[in-house]
Amino acid sequence: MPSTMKDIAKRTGLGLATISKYLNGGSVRAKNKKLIDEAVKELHFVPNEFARSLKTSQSRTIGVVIPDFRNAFSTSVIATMEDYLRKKDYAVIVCDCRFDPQREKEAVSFLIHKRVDGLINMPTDPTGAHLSLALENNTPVVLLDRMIRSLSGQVSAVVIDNVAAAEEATLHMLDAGHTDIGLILGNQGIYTTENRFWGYQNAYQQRGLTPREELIQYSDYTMEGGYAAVKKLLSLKKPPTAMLVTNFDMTLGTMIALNEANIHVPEDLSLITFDKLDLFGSVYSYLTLVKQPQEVIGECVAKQMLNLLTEENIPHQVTMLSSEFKEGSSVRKIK
Amino acid sequence: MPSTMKDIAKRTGLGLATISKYLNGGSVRAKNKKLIDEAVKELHFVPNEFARSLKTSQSRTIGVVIPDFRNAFSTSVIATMEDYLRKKDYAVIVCDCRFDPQREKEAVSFLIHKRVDGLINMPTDPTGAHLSLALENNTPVVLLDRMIRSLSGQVSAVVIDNVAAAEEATLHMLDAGHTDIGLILGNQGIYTTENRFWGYQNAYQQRGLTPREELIQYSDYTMEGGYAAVKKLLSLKKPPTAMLVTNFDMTLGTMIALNEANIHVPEDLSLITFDKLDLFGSVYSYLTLVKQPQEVIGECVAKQMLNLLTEENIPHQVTMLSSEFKEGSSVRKIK
DNA sequence: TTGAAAGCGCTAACAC
DNA sequence: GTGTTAGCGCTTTCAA
Repeated sequence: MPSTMKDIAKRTGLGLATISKYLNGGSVRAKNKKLIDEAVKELHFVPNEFARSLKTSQSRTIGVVIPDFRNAFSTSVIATMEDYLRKKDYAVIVCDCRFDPQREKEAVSFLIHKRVDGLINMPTDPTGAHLSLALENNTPVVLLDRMIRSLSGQVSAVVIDNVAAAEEATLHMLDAGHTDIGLILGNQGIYTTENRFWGYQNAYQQRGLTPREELIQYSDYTMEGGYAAVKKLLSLKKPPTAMLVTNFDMTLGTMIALNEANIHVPEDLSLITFDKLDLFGSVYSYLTLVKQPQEVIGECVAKQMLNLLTEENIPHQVTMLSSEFKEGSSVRKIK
Repeated sequence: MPSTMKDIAKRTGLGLATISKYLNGGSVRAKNKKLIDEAVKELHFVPNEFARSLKTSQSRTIGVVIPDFRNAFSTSVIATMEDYLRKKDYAVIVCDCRFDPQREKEAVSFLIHKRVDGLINMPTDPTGAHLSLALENNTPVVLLDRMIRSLSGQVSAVVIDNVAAAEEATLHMLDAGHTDIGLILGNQGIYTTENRFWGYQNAYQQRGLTPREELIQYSDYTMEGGYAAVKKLLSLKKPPTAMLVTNFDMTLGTMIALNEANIHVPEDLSLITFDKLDLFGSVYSYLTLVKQPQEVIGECVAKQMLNLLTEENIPHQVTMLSSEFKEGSSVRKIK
């Protein structure tokens, strides 16, 4: 069984308070410093987090609730976040709610009962109802990727400027002469979906055009969903000459569907995608794309959480990051 | 601030012990049962996990250390595991060590200091040195996907029969007339890599053949790595007529490489892959593949951990699950 | 079945 | 700078 501060006290002849103070960064006589350090080493002393937590009411643990573990964007952001928080000695408990609002609410409840210090959430339920327990409980919440407007002022959020991102991409294709641009979106009602849709609409409007309704495909941000949406677009009587695919997983599905249909980019079809990930650096390097800064997002979320946790009176804020438009050669100029 | 058992005691006039006992499943008089239930509801009482943990020395938290968050196999297994454990009221802290043994060791240390009740690990360091702290500490360890032989008897493990899986797949291609079968493996030295390699060798041996050395490509289980390995195989003076790709991420890379090279399956090349995932059901449905039961693995790991945690004297064991060989139409009979 | 009381290991207020 | 001490909120003897 592990040793306690009492053991250290006995061994060094010092009082508990002195030891506790030193271990928490207080100053003690050099002589005692040495004494304690030695004892800690010899006894393999490790402070008992349970006792510390009981006393301070802090778990040094952050809860994270995401829609799905099997999504490249989420895991990429989480990887950075976890890294950052662990360096600050915070543990991260991740719960996956499988896109189910009911499960999402349960996950929040579970985490609050586990007494996490803060909650990071990529929300599935766009109403934010699942967060009420956290809010009542004064547990700080930072939303990830998706803002919930009705919770403005009560939670922080880190998002990208989705309207601008989709608008720029769409304009780029319109200006290359494409007027039939297929749009593959995520689930309807979701923050990013709506904003990317508006960006697309804005672009058309700016050029005095209107997109045909059938070009707009709502899907579900999965590889398989992307695959199906592309199939649908290709089967239209008048299929699009260009496509905007709004996340990475759906992009993979897209590439497979195009491959199967023997359609070449950009000769047969122009393409702009979202979210190319670093783990895929050398492949599809010709794609024109909207690059979301996952690493920056992850770090930004982690930092905001730490601020809320450690500083006094930090106001809640929505941080809007820009995505980067990276031109490749997957858009062909026509006419 | 949340209410405590003391508040309940005051409100009901009962003693702390009675309340504690009832809340932990003990029996009390029906009258008092009601009284307590009411008070719990009205006061929104939730037991303080910190105090409970301090008293019981259990965190009801399991630590998980994996090589990488961005890997379809790991996240798929974790999703199932997390689900199962959360149902049993265990939280899961996942740490990603980025394939780095040093980081892996730090992660283990972090989790032990957080006093997790058990450790689940898909090991990066094949020597198992990173686990010494957990073992000294008597924290039960369940290995995932990869056994560490030197730790036999000290840890449990859930793996699949990789030799059989690779052997069956290779025999299938040999018997279809292919003698030049490219093999795309993970990192050298890794349990699954070695076993899959042996399975491939066994198959050749059984047919009285020997594979050319250049056909065996060690890669890294990433999409990009798979892409590069395929490119290499295709550039051989005498390229293979068939390939065995030993995980899902590398399979994606493979499909992209083949697509770029305009190589069709199975007309130009026969192919067997590992790990098709459910999230990808309708795509590549023609692939002949080795299906690893991620869900079963995840549940099996979780169950073994719970057994170790709650039963007396459970011996450590290695559970070897079978993979399923699913014949599609991606292998062409030749000669 | 119930309640009083001890104590898990730490932190922090207070007095020295 | 240091030591004494009183809890944090629970579980668990033990006696009633």
